[in-house]
This record gives sequence, C-alpha cells and structure tokens, in this order.
Amino acid sequence: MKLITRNTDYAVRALRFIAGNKDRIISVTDLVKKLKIPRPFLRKILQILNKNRILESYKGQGGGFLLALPANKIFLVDLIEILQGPLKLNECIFKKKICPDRNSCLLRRKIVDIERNAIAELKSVTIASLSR
Amino acid sequence: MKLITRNTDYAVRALRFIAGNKDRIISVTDLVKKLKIPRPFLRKILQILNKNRILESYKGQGGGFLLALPANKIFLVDLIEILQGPLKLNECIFKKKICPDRNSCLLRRKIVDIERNAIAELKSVTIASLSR
DNA sequence: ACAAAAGATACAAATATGGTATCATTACTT
DNA sequence: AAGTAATGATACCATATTTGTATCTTTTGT
Repeated sequence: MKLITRNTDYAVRALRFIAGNKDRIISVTDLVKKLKIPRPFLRKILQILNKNRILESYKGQGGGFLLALPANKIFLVDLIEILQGPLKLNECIFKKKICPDRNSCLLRRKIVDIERNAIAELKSVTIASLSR
Repeated sequence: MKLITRNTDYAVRALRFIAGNKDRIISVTDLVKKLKIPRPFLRKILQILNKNRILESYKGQGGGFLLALPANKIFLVDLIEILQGPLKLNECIFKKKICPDRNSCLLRRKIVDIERNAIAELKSVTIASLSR
C-alpha cells in the first residue's frame, strides 16, 4: 500500500533536476547520467508529463525538456494523479452497484476522512518545496 | 493505491457478522449465506485471523468461529497489518542502501508525516465502531 | 462409522507495476 | 541534402501482488 510508486518518485527526481537547471534544455541523456533511472522507463514518464503539460518538449538535436510551469506550481498531488491515477484510498469494492451493506459504508466513510486529510497535506507539496 | 484491499474488507464484514451473533459459533457456511464472499477465499481469511488470535476456531461438526476479543478491542489497523502487511505508505525505493539523494528524502519525510496522521486516525477504528 | 466442520497447503487467474524494444517524426549541424 | 541526435507513439514483456481455487488432512458431534 504505497502512497507513491516508483514512477512518481522518478518523476520527482527528474523534475527537481530540470528545475535546478533553469532555462537549460535537459535531455533524457542528461537525466540518465545524473539519476540512475532505466532510460526507456524514464522516457515514458517524461512523455506522460509532457502530455499533461508539466513539461515542454523540444525535438531534434539539442532537444529535451523544460518545465512548463514554475517549480512552485507543480504539485505532488497532480503528479500522483497523472502517474498513478485518481487519489482514492477507498475504492468501494462493489463497483457499480449500490453498496448493499450500510455498515461497510461506515468503513468507507472513515477511509474517505483519512483520504481527505492526506490530500490536504499533499496539496502543499510542490517540486519547489522538495528542492531545498 | 488502496488503503484497504478486498481481503481486509471481507474480514471486516465477517467479523461484524460474528460480533453481531454474540456467543453463537458461526461457520463459514453461515457467513457465505449472508455475505456474498467466495467461500474458499473467505476460509483462507478466517484461518489467518485465527492464527493471529482475532478469532477462535472450533473444528468438527457444529464448529466454526467466535471472536477471540471483544469487538471494541479489534482494531482496523491490526486487521490491515495482518492481511496486507506493515502499514507503510512510503516504502523507500532504495531498499537496503542509504538513500543517495537528500532531496528525495524530503519527499519521504512528507510521506511519513501523512502516514503518521493516517495511522493515528485508523487507531480509533474498531469492529465495534464499525457496527452502529 | 459418518458427516460436517476447520487446518494446511499448493496452485492458478487477474491485475498492477516496472521496464523494453522499435519505428516514426522532428530539427540541428555540416 | 544527408546524417544524427533528440522526442513521439506504441506495442510488448517480466515481475509482484491480489484475488481467488482445489485438495487433502484433522477434528469432533451424532
């Protein structure tokens, strides 16, 4: 039960590095040299971040990536949602059907509370705040 | 990223039912009739709860299960730990090695904070409190 | 002795996660 | 214009976890 999976962790590392080299275009080659992340996996992650407008990309020789937003506007919650899907800690077991058990919904309500708190805390975390 | 997996959810349902039939031995057959849980899977879950002294078991004809503890002493956190393993939201990517990146540890620290809060909230949840 | 229960344990299917491989496209350099 | 170094798109594969199934043994009440 991980709050953060490896691709989110990798994304944070990569984004931190890119943020730290302000205005210099960073290629996957640069990143692989610094961070020990499997190259094709990292490429996939960066492509996803690009599609989600966290990164800008430049093709061709000398190409690479830049932040599409200032580092203090890139929120960890957003990265989690992009790379791991919606931040739901509960995921009701009975998918489409209405939950047939009022008491089990008591459980769900508790989980939703905890989820709300966790999200609130995560909301304050940005790439900038992770770069001190 | 589920806080609670299906087997924990099943366990809660089963324990609630057993708690609600105080002092009557409940067999898997009884439980399967009431809760729509696949029988062999439920058996496995109950066996685990028995081994972990959440349930008492009685073999032979007329056998089944009783709570080994009062319902207000059966904590959700414990069920989670038993059925899903240690409640760790962080799970540092670099397992044995010392984390080589001080900044990524900033991330870890945040997650640990969130984890601490979530666990604190979970600590108050018992089978009894889920049975109103 | 029989049958109805749990105990133990090995196996299997489905899903999620982590990672590869390959080909197409773009753009800089010469 | 050609070569090369970069990303885009996409399909595939390996591993781990979750969610089950199947089967045989042991116990106990009737």
